[in-house]
Amino acid sequence: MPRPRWSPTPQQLMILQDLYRQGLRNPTSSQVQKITGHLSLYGKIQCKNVFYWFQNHKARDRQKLRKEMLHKVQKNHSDNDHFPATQLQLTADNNSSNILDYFPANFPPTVHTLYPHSPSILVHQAEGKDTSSAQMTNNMGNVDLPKQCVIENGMIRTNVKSWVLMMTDMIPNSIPCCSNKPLQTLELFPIKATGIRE
Amino acid sequence: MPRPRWSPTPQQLMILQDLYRQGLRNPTSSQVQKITGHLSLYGKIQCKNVFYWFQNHKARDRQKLRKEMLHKVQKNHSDNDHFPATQLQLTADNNSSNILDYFPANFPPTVHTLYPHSPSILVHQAEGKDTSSAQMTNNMGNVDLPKQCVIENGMIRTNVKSWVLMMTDMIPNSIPCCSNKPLQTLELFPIKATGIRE
DNA sequence: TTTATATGAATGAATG
DNA sequence: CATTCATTCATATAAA
Repeated sequence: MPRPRWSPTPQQLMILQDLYRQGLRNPTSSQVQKITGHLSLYGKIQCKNVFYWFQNHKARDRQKLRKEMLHKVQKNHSDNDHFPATQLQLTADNNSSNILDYFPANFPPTVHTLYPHSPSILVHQAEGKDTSSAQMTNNMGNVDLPKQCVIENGMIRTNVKSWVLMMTDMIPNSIPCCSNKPLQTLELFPIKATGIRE
Repeated sequence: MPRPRWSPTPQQLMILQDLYRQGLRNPTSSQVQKITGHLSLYGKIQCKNVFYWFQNHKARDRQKLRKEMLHKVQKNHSDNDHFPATQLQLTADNNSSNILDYFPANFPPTVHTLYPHSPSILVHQAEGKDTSSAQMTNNMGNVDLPKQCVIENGMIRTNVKSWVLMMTDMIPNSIPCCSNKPLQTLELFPIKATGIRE
């Protein structure tokens, strides 16, 4: 069980960083495979490792940017305000378990860097799809189905393309409906596979 | 004050997994509501949580399933991937015993094809009198359909002529219980030919 | 040893 | 459904 988590070898890390530096951010599955294949020359590695690496690296890269930005803003805000940048964290450290919430979550907009040229990998993924449209936290407590969702005859659709409706009463009646009285029995809902389809 | 994202309680998770295990994949809004209603007995939860849970679970399940199958098409399709013949050329196609473990792609095509004996697709007559999807909205405080979902009174436009209802894809190895329902099985017909990335 | 941080892994939430 | 992103969990490692 304690299968240790992957840890990039210096070589692997160097390559990954280089790719990242060259602009690779969201490698396609194909790219991930190839990268993995290559990196496997330097040590055991799986595709998911590469996948996660990029995912994390990008995310943390942006977080860092956000933090820096925050510093600047605060600095300007309180210009002569003895506020050692290095202290900033401490200020938030006190209460919020999550610092850097001061900035719009999607702050450093995803920038699709241009890939200079033929490094080792080029991203051919259609760029320009920066969805950085601030996704506000729609907190309406009531309706909250995904955006383009449509309820069609009890079917939840997310796209107006296919409309193969799915239905069937797979859910046993035992499941209390919101509008019904919740079950009062201790009888757990079909925890175990049972007559669901009965 | 971003409300922390939902995190399933052990009970909720168990139930969800169980339903999933039984074959539920794309619950209808009605089902989602019912499930939500039930799960709310074990903790705060909204419909969208259930909705997303199934979506993500299904997606990631397939990603992992992808791992199982392999050794097929690949290797020799080096080309369009702009992989400058540099070293990244996975000369090592081999040893990475676990290549292709994960990589977000539409690999395991959603082929609902043959499942020994469980109906994959059922046709259901338009149950025009849907009684389930529109009503909820009661005290539970929220019929929370994901965000921007457009709810059109359970019914919507589109030239809906026949409602082809698709039974959830049963997991090949899932509980063998099956057919014996009022629904009648029909022949399968691929929902669509999952286009491979171009 | 305890605490803090870096980072791999996982998953909820969206969007198209 | 494929992708992407934000959060969070978990743990290896560095620092106190």
